[in-house]
Amino acid sequence: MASPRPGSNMSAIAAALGVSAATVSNALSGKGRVSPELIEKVRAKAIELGYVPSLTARALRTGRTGVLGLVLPDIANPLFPQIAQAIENAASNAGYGVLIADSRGDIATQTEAIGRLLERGVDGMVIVPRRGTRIADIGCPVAVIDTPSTPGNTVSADHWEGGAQMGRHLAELGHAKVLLIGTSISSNVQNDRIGGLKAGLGPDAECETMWIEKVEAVSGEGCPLGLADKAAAGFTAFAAVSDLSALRALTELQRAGIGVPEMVSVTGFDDLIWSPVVTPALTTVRMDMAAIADLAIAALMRAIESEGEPEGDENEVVAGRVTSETDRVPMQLVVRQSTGTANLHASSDARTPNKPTAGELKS
Amino acid sequence: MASPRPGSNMSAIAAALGVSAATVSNALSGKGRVSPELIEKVRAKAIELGYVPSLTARALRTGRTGVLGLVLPDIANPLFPQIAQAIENAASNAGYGVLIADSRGDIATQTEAIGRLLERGVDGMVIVPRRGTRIADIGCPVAVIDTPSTPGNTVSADHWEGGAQMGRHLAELGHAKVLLIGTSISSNVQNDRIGGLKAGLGPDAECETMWIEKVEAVSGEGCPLGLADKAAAGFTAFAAVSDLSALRALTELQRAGIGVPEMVSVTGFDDLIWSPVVTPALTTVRMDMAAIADLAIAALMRAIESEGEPEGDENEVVAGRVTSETDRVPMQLVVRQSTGTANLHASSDARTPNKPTAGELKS
DNA sequence: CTGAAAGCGCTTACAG
DNA sequence: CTGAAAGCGCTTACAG
Repeated sequence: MASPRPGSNMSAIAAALGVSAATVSNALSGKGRVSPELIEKVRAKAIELGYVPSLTARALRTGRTGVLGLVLPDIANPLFPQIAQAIENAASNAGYGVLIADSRGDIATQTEAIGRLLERGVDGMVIVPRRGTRIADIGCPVAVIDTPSTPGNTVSADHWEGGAQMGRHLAELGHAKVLLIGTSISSNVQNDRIGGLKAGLGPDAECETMWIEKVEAVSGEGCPLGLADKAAAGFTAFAAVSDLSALRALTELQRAGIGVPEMVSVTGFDDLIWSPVVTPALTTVRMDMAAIADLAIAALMRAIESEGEPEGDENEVVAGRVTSETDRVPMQLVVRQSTGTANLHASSDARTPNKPTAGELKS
Repeated sequence: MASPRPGSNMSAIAAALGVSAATVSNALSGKGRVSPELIEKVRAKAIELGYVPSLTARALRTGRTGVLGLVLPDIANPLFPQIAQAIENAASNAGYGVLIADSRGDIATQTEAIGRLLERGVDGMVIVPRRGTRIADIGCPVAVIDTPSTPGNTVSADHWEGGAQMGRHLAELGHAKVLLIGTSISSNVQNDRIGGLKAGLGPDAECETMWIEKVEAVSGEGCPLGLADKAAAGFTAFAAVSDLSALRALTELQRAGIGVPEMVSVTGFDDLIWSPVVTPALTTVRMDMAAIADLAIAALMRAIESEGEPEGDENEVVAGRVTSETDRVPMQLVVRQSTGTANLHASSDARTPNKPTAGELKS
């Protein structure tokens, strides 16, 4: 049912009170000029009758649905829960509902998903684009959450600065030979993080970037990254641009008998759910998703507001697109147990001490 | 805007063709009896004008919004992405949109969230209840996804049987002293999994259940579970009812120098994103979320269909609640490298061989 | 096979 | 301060 159970509508209230529906509407919305006493009577009767406004009817009349679309590049991304929760919360505080659309990592599906959202008449949408894809003007207000270096971005964490914080942290611990680990060479977010890491580590640090393949979810052994060799080659820190890669590195190193953090340090990004849970807990950098979501929703609200207005000279919104400079939300370094000073390691040689012999391994 | 950009509506098509809006509606919906030629002409004109139906207007008229609500107990749950993706996909195949609602683990918030969804006029909702909470009749069709032993459940994985599969797998490997690890003693899902595990392990196996606290996301050291001591006490397998706990166990054991799987085996549940990625990859049990989602949506569709009908004697739907027996979807055991035979371990004593000395540990 | 009319529940100018 | 009227875009009996 478009209007919820308690079958009461404005006409019912109007009839019960012997006034017109228009007056009920004005009284309830507070917009029209209705006498205080009448407003009170209307309110009371509305409650008595269990009145629930029909958002559908309001939408038809006003042209606003009160619904926002949330387009995610790949719902299976472990970061998604944080984003969805933050957006849902911010939207709901602003009185909006959130319709989800999953683009399954596919560009065609993303376009389809956006189309479905448009058909449903969303007032605006929040899009986390597939790495690097640019969102065309789609005729409705859009807020893009990616990274400041993505053209058309609206708001995002300052990934570069987050990387720089992490780089500085590692540099302070004495790490001078660091392996940077990424999964997608075309990702703006990852490149920004890596750029920041290098900058934070400083010009004297020796950095190597390793782009790794995503593990297929088959039951076969995930291909080892050869990190033990890297440790043997003198790398004392492994800085991944995602907690998932960091976890992969951490367990591979541990498995090889390389102690973290006393032999090498491991760091990630995003403070995903398992980061505080593993042993040693992962040092990482956290985004302020709540702040990002609030800014994204606020930008959308502004764009929606000014939609009806004539093409103003305030070129804040062009063709429904928020074009003001990207809002950069600071990231926060979270230091846990997976990082330590490089000293211990630097003095010893890098053989893998406790590595199980081949015979001990099962497969 | 409630109706998307291409400002065309049925009246525009009707006017352009010199027919009535009713005929356009009938032609487009295929319901009314309109001549094939006219149908073709209407279709062509609709495309030419870029006609997009107003779902809002249709909703107001028909009383159906074409939107379903998805209520999650806690959007931050790592299982959420799988669920949301599957539900979104199934709903969208059925022509429905999905509005999300997060109850943040809080019962009051859950009620609020359901209320907001109701106000928005959802045609039905999929609810994954907070552990054990029973969903009251809320006056709209509801599909509950929890576990078969939850009263009022609609469809879910057969958690008990999944546990039994895992139990049998461990038993076959020779494990006879197993530590079961759960996080919520009041969770029906976890209790079913544990019940299945015990049954699968058989009456001769020695089982102990450990209920652990969730780790606070602070930067302090997550409290160790003392699993090394358990290993020393002769436990050869650690079966967690969630991959998150399994990961916690795996890293704690590895950190303590206890080799997995050659010393002890570790298993989880749900095949969460990191399970194939860690070393050793985690043996786990996977739900068929797509099948669960399809069944949930199908149940909802049936309930929505029969909503208008008189109180039939087909007591499949009572007060909008699907009361037919729970659909149990089988779970699938995924064997990876974290499980091995208990033999190696059983022959040695259980001292932790490679444990770093206190001095080597940083904190 | 096709059309005229009513109405879903609301809001918004416009009169009184 | 309050009311009568129109209309958002569609669908659904009911006539022709």
